[in-house]
Amino acid sequence: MTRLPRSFYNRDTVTVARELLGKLLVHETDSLNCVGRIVEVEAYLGSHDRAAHSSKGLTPRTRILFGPPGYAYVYRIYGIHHCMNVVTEPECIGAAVLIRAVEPVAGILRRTCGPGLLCAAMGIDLRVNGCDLETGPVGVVDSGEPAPPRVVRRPRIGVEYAGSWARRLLRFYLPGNPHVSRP
DNA sequence: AGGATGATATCC
DNA sequence: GATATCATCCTC
Repeated sequence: MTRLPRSFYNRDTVTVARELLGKLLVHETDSLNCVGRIVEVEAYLGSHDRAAHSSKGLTPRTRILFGPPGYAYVYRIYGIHHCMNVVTEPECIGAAVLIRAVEPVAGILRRTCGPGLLCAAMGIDLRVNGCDLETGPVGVVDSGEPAPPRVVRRPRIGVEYAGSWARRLLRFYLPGNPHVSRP
């Protein structure tokens, strides 16, 4: 199982988001080996995107977001959950793709239909923030399956505060997949 | 509709 | 130092 290379992430964020659908998110450590098929994602385009954390500028929290592509950006949300992102596009853009849902493939015992749930089910937390997706404990591998014949585009979830950016169709999911958080 | 629960940004 | 706000999920 070979990881997707950094060049995969160093492209237009919408393209990366769509191509992540059907690929495999992996978390591999000494004590666990989880694999989930990505079925739902959201694109956050950069510091000009008012729904993106990077729109607040460079802060300690967004340091990873503004770094080079191909790294994990993980943050704690609502004090309880974690969200897993992959950084895209060249350094300083502040773009990323949020992994919103996966379909369990191996080593997953709990529900994975939502960004907080999938992180809990796959043991993803702040410890992997900033990890290199090519060589670190978390990464993405090609499933070998063909590109999905159809992808659904919807507005992103939970970003109503972002004005016109809230209406942009930047959420993508595989139609009919039972693990999608909000079909 | 509302609570859990803590980091973060943004004020004083 | 205080406070408002979360890229959520669960229960009522």
